[in-house]
Amino acid sequence: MPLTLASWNVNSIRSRLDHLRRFVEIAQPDVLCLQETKVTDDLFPHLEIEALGYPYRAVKGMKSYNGTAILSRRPFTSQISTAWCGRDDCRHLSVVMDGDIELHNFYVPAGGDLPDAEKNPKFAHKLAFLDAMADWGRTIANDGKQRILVGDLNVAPLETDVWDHKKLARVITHTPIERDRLTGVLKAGNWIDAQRRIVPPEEKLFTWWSYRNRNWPEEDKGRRLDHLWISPALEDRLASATVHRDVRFWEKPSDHAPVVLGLT
DNA sequence: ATGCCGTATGATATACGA
Repeated sequence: MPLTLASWNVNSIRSRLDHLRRFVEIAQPDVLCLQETKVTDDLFPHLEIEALGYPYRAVKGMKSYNGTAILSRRPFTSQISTAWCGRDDCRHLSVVMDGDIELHNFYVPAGGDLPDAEKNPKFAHKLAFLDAMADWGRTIANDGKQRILVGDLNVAPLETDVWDHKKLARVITHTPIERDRLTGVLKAGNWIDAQRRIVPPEEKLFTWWSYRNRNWPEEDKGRRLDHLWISPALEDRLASATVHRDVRFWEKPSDHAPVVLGLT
């Protein structure tokens, strides 16, 4: 059965309900993986999301920060949220979809401002989080299972994943150490970068544009921070991977555009 | 470009995002 799956850092789900409604009408995803919901589970807007046609929901949120959700039109089982690096800070949710596809939704730590793990604990946390993802990946790589990993991974690994590779070499999300770590996660888990199977690595591809640059569309100062990965068992079903850049133009948008994976 | 802007909070300033 074909599957359309979207991943979107909404930067507060309660501030983005209208955009969710519009996006669902356009993209009609079977599954929506959200990050930065910024809401505790008891305050999650279940009724509004149910009305969008998502009767199956896994939520893992906290006050003010982080938070993930998986919203689905099809049933799933085995809802799990892992406390990576020993912190139960709502950065991961996984479920098993019909057809036995294991789905993982991640929100990797941003890492603060200073890309120095000695001086910046947030950056150290980000690197440790990526190391933990790689360690986990090693344990499941090559087991032949159908698996999808999506989310805001907060790293732009390729030179073409940022608007200016040289200018961003010392900026968090595109430092050599982060790029190496994320590539390490990809390799350790034997993941396939679905976006880069569809869009050649030579082409620039972005999913995030800073709020702080008013001229973001003209200058296209973007980065690819949101990712769609699949296991080799799903390789033959890969049909599309798209960035809904237009959503970033809507009034009062998230700074992330939704990304959509299409499987046949 | 340590500035640009958006969201959340026991808020009218501060933390955080990346």
